Amino acid sequence: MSGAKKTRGRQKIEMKKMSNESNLQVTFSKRRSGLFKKASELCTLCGAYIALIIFSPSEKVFSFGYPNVETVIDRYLSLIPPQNDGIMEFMEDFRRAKVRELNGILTRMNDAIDIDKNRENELNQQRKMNGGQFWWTRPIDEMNMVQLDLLKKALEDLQKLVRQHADRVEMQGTSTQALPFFVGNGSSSNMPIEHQPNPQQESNFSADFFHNHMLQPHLFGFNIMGGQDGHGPHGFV
Amino acid sequence: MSGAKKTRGRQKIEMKKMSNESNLQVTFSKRRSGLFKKASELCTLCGAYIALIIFSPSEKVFSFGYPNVETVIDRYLSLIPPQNDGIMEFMEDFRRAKVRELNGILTRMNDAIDIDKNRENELNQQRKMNGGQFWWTRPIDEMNMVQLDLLKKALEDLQKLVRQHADRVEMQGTSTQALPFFVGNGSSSNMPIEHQPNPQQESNFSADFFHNHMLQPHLFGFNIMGGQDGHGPHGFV
DNA sequence: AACTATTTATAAGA
DNA sequence: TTCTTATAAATAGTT
Repeated sequence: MSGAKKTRGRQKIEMKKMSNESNLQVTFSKRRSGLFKKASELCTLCGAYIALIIFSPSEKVFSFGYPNVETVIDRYLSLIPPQNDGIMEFMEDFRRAKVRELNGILTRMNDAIDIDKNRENELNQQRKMNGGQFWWTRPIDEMNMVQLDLLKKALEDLQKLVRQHADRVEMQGTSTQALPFFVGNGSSSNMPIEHQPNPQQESNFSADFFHNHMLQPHLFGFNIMGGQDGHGPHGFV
Repeated sequence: MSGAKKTRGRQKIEMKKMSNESNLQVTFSKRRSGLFKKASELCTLCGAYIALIIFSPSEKVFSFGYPNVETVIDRYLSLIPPQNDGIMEFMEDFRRAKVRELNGILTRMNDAIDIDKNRENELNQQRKMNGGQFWWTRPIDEMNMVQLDLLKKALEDLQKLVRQHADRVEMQGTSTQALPFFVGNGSSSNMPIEHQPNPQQESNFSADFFHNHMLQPHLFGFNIMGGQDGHGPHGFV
């Protein structure tokens, strides 16, 4: 046997941004896979909830989530106090200022509708002005019940909306970008893919890409989510 | 030298949820650290943008982000089409159904207010019913101008709100939970911590917990974020 | 939290 | 990309 080694094997590398672009690309791929696998294993082994999102330097997004990315993100965002970006600020101001006001309006509207429905046209006198336009400016008891319920429903929905915002709201700008997928070599998988929003996807990434133990049915149902605590951020600036 | 080995060394473990609770706890800690380190290295080596959020089975949150968790999350959320979870469904339905309706209502309301303001009480006849309650059910031209502007303003705000939702909205449930931090052994670091929202934090997690190469200033400024593409989701059932 | 003996991940090379 | 190989790293079981 020759003592000449075929390769030098794995070499230690300096922990700084790789200069060689093609090396960087393959390292990214390998390490990304490794990271997803590790994340996946942590979920399986410990039942941890994880969201992992990676943007490659070359315009691609990869994500992993258990039970799914959005759930974990939502939970995470619910823990951190609202960041006062412009939108949140608007939402908060709006909520604080309007919830009570809207409650009052809706209450009065409901009362009026009830009264109106009971008394029918008891108060229906000479109010036929406006010739049909601006119908909603006429007294409630003169309004078409359909219109009335429409308006009522609209305000109820709005109120519900606003009340829900009392909990927490996040808004982001529009995006027209596509959302392709991670290319896994995972083959047969009967488990649902987290999301496949649009056709531009390159391919799906099935869970057993990592280890088919994930197929264990009891493991991946939804449980109550974990809790609060430690948190390791890195500005890196 | 005795041939008796001190330990059996690392043993292969079955990839399923660990039954032994204390083993699980230490495995979680070790693997969590490893995962953060790997994530961190991927950022450093490849300039990838990453968000990693982990909820331990024991009520703790740990996160890692480069440039920071929120930025990556925002970018991720901006890519994915609205998921029809209950809330998004409601928001979408609401938006689709109500935007036009509200536009109509507000338009008519504005018209009515203008008419009302111009003609004063020209149409003000025997409409003094309702004795002050349900004021808003009376015709616009009879409404108190203050009330009128209030109602108008409310609807305008609501309309604005709804229109903004046309872009994108995320809502989460309330949470009163604290947000402690990951305990890193990172010592000296001049880099900003991602966020330290509240005082309940246990300790900070500095980036050089992993490798101090991260301190390289040129590496961790903000750049334009990567792009769109591949995406590896895992429903895991 | 430390310590090995192993298993795993991966840098290079093909 | 994907495969191979030699080596670096991570970590399960123990102390």
